[in-house]
Amino acid sequence: MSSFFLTTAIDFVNSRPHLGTAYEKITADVIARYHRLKGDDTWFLMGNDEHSQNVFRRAQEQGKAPLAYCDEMEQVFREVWRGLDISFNDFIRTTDQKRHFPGVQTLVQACLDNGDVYEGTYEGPYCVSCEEFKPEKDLVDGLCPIHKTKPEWIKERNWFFRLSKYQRPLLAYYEEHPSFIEPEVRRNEVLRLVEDGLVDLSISRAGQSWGIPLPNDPQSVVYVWFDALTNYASAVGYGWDDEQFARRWPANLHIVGKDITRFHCVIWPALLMSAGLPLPGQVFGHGWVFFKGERMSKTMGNIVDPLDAAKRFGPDPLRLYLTKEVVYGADGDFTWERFEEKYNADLANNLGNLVNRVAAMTERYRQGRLVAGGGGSLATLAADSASAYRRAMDGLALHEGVAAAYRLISAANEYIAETQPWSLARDPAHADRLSGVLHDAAEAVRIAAVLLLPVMPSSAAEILRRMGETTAPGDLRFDTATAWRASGERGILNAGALWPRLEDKGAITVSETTPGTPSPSSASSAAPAPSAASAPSASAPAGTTPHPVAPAALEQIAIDDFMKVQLKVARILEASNVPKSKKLVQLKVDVGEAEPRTILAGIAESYQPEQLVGRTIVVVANLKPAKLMGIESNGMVLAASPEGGGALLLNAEPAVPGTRVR
RNA sequence: GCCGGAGUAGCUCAGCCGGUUAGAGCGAGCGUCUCAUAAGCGCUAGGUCGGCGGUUCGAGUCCGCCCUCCGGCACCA
Repeated sequence: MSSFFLTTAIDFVNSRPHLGTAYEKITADVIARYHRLKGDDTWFLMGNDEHSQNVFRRAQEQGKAPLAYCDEMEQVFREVWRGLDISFNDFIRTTDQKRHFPGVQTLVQACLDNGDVYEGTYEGPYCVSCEEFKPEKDLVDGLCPIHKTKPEWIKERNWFFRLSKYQRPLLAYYEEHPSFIEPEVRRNEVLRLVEDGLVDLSISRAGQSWGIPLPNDPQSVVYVWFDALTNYASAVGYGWDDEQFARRWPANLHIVGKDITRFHCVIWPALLMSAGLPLPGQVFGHGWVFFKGERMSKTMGNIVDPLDAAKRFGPDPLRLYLTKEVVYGADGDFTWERFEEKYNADLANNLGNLVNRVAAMTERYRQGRLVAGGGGSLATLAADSASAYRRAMDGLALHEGVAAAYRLISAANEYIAETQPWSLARDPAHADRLSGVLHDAAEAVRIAAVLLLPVMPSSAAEILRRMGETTAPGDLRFDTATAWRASGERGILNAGALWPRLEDKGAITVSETTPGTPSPSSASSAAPAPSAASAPSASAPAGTTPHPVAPAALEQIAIDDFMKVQLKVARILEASNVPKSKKLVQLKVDVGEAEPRTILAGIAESYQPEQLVGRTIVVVANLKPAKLMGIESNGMVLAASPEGGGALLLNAEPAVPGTRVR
């Protein structure tokens, strides 16, 4: 029996999971369940990333101790995962002192022992505004590229990892293991990044308490990315259970978002190399699921709560949608309209109705008992589907795997139309033929259900039950379960609609939060949800989950602090795009001074220069000048910057330019 | 600007190493059966395969240039 160890990224706990996060866990869960079905000794790890300053701040805002806050959030996350039927074997938290702390400290020590960690008495340029050391190569004319200020020459004690040393070993590794990074887009990106050269990385933060102390310098804590990456190893025993670690490590697959593939493809393997540990088999960078074509974000107010989508019929329709409709590795889109459309087509009309008609005819014509007959054309098709499915799933083409299962479902519907069991039933002479036809249809449905088991665990299990499968779903093994059964007797259960058809648009739409888009009533004419037996997880109390309350207490400043910032009314006299810049617009503004000022603003993606001339805006007048793209900017315009990008200028009532704003 | 990816029927996408009338699913229209959740099945949809040029007996399929979109980097006082 081969073993398979897969992980997902661990999540920051500063807000509850949204559909995008759920997407990652659902697809990983499909993979995990598929491997269990194949009989692999599967270990599926998930967890929470808690040693982040964001998390620390979030806890403070809510007036809670960080750890207590993380405890609460763990429950929130676990509840969502439960509601989605995520079958993780283990859940690691980075605040786990028994498992994670020793893992991290052992890894630091191993890198230290190998001479790859050195103390950063390295006199480095440190940008106070960034609160970050600036690598020499990032400096522009000796200034911080972001703040255009002269970095301070600081000797703050800091520990660095010799990432630069691993450029060649990493490139060699990618060369030897072409599938280490998938899909190819991500691989290209990472190759390019590493070829450009790697800079040593600080792995410690001094003067912080929220984190894991360095073994060699307990006054400092391990930097959060080092801390987080180590979870994959610490969870399976690294640093505290050598036997388990030897058995499970290395991971076969890290499932991560495309935004963090680089951490997993560069830093993580370099750390492992340094520590002399085997490298994971593959890092897969999945895409994002957008909502109506837009990135989900809190500021956009278009977050979809995964449990909302699982509310009416359990998690399976959502799980099917996300695996079947999104090409795995590419970005996808979720809309309620599309979700309902696919629900009706794939579940109500196709699979659900198929199960129903087979069961109903068997009950009516054969009192629910079927004896295996001759076997027909469907058997070959079932075998083809199963092997196509397997090929797709092994290559992580989840969408193709599901498509293969659906080809079998369609074939079964066609088969019934061709053979017309209802006609056969009218003539007693065709009794044997009728038995054979019903059996073959049921057998095809059974095999399709086996293929769908990883995607829709509870629904597929229910279908198997109705098709007379006597083996418990968890005990089924791919090869034997997908083999055509040409002998034996089985009882078929006719138990009503699995997925009632949705007649009204918006029937399962719930609590859409997009501003300006009133959510349609969730009332509908559709029949009630299926029985608890068919979808045990459907009973998750989705609607009752307490949402963390919005922020209240931000860090407060004194009025004096605010007065240091000189805000002034300004009128835009000229505006032009900055050559070679995607975001910058060059402005000439009247701030009530003798000469107009030149100010650069990163709003080119939101405004055409023509739209800007004549506007009255607010600028920061006493900001140190900075040079951007070779042009000096003397101030800063105020604009709202939504998380998803773009900028919205703050317009002022036309006051005299130069008027103080406060 | 540099690097990478993509642009094929209303929508989501297949089309490998170039070769008969460019495909699938969904949606839509029409027809049909009646076991079934007004579901199923069949037929239809006639799309300059982003644009221009080139290689070739022959190009979505190779080459060059251009346009658009997405992502990464730069940049976002």
